[in-house]
Amino acid sequence: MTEKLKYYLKLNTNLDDNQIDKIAACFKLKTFKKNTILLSEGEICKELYFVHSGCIRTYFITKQGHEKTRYVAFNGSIASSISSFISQQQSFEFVDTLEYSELYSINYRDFYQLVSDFPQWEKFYRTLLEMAYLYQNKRIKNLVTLSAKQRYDRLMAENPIYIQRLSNKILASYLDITQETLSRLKSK
Amino acid sequence: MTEKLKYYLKLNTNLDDNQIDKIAACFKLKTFKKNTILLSEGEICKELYFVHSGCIRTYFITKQGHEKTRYVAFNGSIASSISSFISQQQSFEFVDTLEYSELYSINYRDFYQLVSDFPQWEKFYRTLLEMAYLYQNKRIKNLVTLSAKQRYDRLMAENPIYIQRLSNKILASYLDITQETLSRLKSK
DNA sequence: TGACCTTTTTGACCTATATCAATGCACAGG
DNA sequence: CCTGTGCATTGATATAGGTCAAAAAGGTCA
Repeated sequence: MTEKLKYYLKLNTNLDDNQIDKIAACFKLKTFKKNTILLSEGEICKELYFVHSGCIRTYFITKQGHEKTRYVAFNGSIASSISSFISQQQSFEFVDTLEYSELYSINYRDFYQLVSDFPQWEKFYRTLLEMAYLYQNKRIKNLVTLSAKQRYDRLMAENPIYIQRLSNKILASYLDITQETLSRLKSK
Repeated sequence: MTEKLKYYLKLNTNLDDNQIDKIAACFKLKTFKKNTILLSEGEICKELYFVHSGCIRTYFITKQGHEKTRYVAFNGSIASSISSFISQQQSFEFVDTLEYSELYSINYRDFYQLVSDFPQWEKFYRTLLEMAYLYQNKRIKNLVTLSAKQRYDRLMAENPIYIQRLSNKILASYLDITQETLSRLKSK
């Protein structure tokens, strides 16, 4: 049941099989229909998800009611409202599924228990944070230094999976432009 | 010479005096004039700075030559191009001093040596990453969900030190607007 | 006390992108 | 096999914020 998770951990950590078994035992496989909200703004994030299949995203909603996608996690990635998970404060973002998804979830208590019990898991978590930092750092740079067209072109070059797999509506909200603008950009 | 640093570490970690001495010994005090570039785009970031006095910022430069400030660190904070420091790849941002500054610097090798030698230091680093993640997460949210005026008002409410201590030019580039727009916003 | 340099403000005008509205399309559920 | 509901496209128009230029206001240092 947790084969894929174990395989992923084997690739990304120096944990031995015995440790991996103990860690994998903390995860539960859960499946969700497309467009299921996993966490709403204002809730406290209690679970982290490892995406086995499908995909989930984190997004904001503006005062005007517009969705702004911050991140989309495809299979092999970990996601959730990490900010809320870390701080155990009210989340300022939403999390939902964009497709039918199979997710391995781990709760807050178990996760941090693993962090203190397994130095290699702490290392894994640290590396996760480092990668997440880099990701957001680049995202800020792209938002403030590039035009709409440049952001689209760059995504096309660096992460075409976003363009292949997401609807225009979600893609536009990820690029911080409207659907209409995206549609016009594409036809150029 | 490293008194302030030791005091800061005492407050923010569970390290004992002996460990703090060893750690503080890895830092060197350096002073810089106002507007000194500490790191340019394309260079690899070899040092992390703990700000004793003054302030330093990290910023991007667009194709059109405009500066876009990502972060400003005042005293008690740690800063640099963390992305480049972590990855040891070319930096995509600049780092400079905005005032005459006294900085404690630590190099890459020593920093990660401390991470492996002192579990409490690794914990400190992890917490630093967690806080940095939260910071950037909020920054993305503000950029994509708020108008120029709303970003200004929120900064005024949450972090007035930015408005008190930075020039309009820097402040505008931090808010991702022009100096002229900022000037007009202020008079409303 | 100037002379100089940088920052801030103000005004006129411009542009990238948003908004609003209409149409065609597509596929999910009864 | 309809039929509704959401998604994509296209056109007309609006607007937040940018650009360019010049004047006003501070600092700084000989």
